Amino acid sequence: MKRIAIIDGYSLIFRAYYAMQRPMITSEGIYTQGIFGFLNMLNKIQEDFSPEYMAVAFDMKEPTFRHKEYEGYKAGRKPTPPELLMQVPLLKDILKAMKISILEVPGYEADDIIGTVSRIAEAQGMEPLIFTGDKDALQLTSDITKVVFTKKGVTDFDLYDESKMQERYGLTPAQFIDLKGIMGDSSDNIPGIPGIGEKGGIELLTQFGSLEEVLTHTDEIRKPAMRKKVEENADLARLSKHLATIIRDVPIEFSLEDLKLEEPDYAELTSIYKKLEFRSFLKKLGNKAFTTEDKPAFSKEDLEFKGEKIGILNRNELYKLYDLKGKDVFFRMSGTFSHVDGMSTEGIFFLADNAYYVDFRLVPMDAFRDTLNDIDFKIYGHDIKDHLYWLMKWDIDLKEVSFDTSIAEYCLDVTRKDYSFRSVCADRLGMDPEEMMKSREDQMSMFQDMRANVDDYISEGCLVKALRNIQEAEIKERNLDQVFYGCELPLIEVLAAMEETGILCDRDYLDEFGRSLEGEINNLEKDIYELAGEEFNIKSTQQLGDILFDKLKLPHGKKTKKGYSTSADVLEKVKDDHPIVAKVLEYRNLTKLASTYIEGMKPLIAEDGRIHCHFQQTVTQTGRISCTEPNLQNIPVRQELGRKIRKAFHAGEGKILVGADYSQIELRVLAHLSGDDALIEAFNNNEDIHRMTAARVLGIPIEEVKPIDRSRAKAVNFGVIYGMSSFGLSEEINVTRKEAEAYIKEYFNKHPKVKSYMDEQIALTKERGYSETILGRKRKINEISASNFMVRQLGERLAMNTPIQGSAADIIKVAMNKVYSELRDKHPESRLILQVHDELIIEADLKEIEEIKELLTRNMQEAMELKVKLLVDLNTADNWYELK
DNA sequence: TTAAGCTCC
DNA sequence: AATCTGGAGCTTAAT
Repeated sequence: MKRIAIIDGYSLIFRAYYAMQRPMITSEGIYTQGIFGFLNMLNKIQEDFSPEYMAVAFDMKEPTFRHKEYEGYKAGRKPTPPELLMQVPLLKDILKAMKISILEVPGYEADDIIGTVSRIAEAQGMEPLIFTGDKDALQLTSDITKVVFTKKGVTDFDLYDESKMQERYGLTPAQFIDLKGIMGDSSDNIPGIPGIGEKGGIELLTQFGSLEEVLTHTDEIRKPAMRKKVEENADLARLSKHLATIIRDVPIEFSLEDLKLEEPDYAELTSIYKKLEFRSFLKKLGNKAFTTEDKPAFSKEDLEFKGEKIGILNRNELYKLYDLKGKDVFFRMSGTFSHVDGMSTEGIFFLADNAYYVDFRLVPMDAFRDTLNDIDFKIYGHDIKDHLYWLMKWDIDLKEVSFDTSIAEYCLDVTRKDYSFRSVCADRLGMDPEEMMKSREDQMSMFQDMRANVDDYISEGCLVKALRNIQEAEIKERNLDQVFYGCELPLIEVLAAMEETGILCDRDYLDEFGRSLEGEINNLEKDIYELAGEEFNIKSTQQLGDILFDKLKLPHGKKTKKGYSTSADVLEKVKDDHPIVAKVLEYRNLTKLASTYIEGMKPLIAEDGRIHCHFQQTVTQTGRISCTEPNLQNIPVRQELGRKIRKAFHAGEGKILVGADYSQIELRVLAHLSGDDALIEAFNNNEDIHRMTAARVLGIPIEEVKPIDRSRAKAVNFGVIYGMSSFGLSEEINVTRKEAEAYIKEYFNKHPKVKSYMDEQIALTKERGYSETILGRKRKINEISASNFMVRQLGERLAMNTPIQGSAADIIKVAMNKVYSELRDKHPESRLILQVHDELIIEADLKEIEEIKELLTRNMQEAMELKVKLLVDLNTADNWYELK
């Protein structure tokens, strides 16, 4: 039976408002606690009852018909606080964005609307669930229609149907109206019969069945006092019953199908949530907005573990692990991990047919290693890279990774903000793993053995297995096999190994470099104070803006939200107007180096003298890898001084750095994807692509291309990749907007297939809702169908850029997999250590240098077969600075 | 926590 | 009529 949730809007927001402990208010001063609580209730309703249909009823402001009939009605209610009332229009906006119908009928109470809708829904074979805090609604129950009350707090429910009412009050729903007519209701200002309360009312109704029967047989009322009260107030009782009766035939026009729940307008919801500062809801949205595909059926029985729990307590029992042989095993390490400080290990959990836990307080590492190395099995888990990292650190042979639910989720939806186990479970399974574990906490005494932990890990393993089942099906269905199994899954081990190897970093060099900057920074600081005529915090953009543009009256460019922009491009323009500007730029330059690249780097050098950064595989929207703690993908290179940072990164004893970077990979990808003849020819003839572009666009022989022409053409080539406008290009290459426009037009004239490719990408993305790379990696682009012009234009740029940047990312990832396997198999002393988007760096054994150079070049160039050759530039050096 | 600024590809 | 180059991470100031 289809469920319809019918909600009393005011009643719930009222309850929500008072259930919240503390007032909630945004930085703009908007009160939100009622809305917040309401949304929590709404979530809970969806979770607990999963209704297919939903409507929220509100009363309108005008007095109801009943007000006219009985003036005192409602007068007895406490006035609603204005800060709650103000929240109602906002709540309605949210409901609209959620595509939940709002029902309002002038002159009728929400109760009446609810009564009407529930009557119609029940007549049409639905199961109405009425959510309210108002006990009056009990009269609407039947054996089908249920009334659900909110209990203490906002997320507990109390469900009534006809039989539960009978049980609780001994009354039928109809009698409930009569009871209210007799006993009255002060909060609704229904008078009732003075002197008779709930007990007396129930007594009367049990005897006579209905109010009407009571009134026609008053002589049969046994207690004289009660008889007197009833006889004297018969009319009042009739009126009271009338007032208490919910109208079930409100003139309201709607079709039940209109109440069916649809996909919300996520863009709108997001903007409202942002305004209301609902971070948690925003987070939830991030997850849900992009998984519109139907979720495969999932039964909670799948989570039941039927094997044997085996906690391994001592080394003599390690043999039991041989049961894992040949199996696909859920794998989970526990402990705290740090790439800098090492780790404190607790143990490792395995789940196949049975569950095993090895506790390192009881089992020596050597024994464990010997055993594990002797057993062949595959492993899977959620976010397994760190586990591989530590296995490598302990010299344990790696197992093949058969699945990773974190990486799988990334392939299925790169737009997610959060790939944590908890978040993915919530989204895919509708379960909170932490809740599952918490529920056991009660039964667990404080210092129990690790059996309790084992139970937690079993739950986790079952959840991961359930996730995997769902994801496997979807990966297949959406043609993501190549990108997941072919590219990302093997890459996990590659990245773990790169992290584990790390790169040597010379702390003394950084110290020395830092000291050399210190003096200069102090001098600049003094000079700037002097030129400004006062001391201030140069690092504060606000203070700096005031000094430069108010005090020194320099011409200011664009503004930011809070004052003037002091960005480098603005300062660059006024550099000649005042000597302070150049000093500020230089000050920024030096302090950036000192804080980010020197001071920031030093604490991340581990005990082995190496930096073990983290390569993140589930961050970027395009498929690129990201790098943190530290980010070694943005070490300075353009400016000579900054570039010197790279001298700190060097090869070890007997080793040498071998680096290779793809030449123009994104433009080559564009040539391949668009099939543009001029581009393809240029690349296959090893021409200078920017010179060629200049020659073609300007219509001059290639020999006549001047450096300025080339550099402009270069900007155009990049502009094409990014979807740059004539405005942006004119800014970039310092020409008028008209000239830039002409340049772009001519570029597309000379490269018609690039133009048609871009148009096609926009159309295709609009049609499918996502953009795709060579390997079939998909990125959902909702912006492309946004109603906001600016957002939609962004969507179009994303549609053009994503296949290019993403395919380039695909290519280098494939290359990394190949390079890694070949190194591992043939040259274990040489290790891949860094990836910088189009560049790979190996720390190679000096003795193998020639083989490594060949291997690296070959695997990168042959990573994929495109319509154009892939070329790499190769270099070797002792340190990163010289690797150019 | 966010915005502004800088670094990289 | 608008708008104005894609993808990241880290540090600082300011709230």
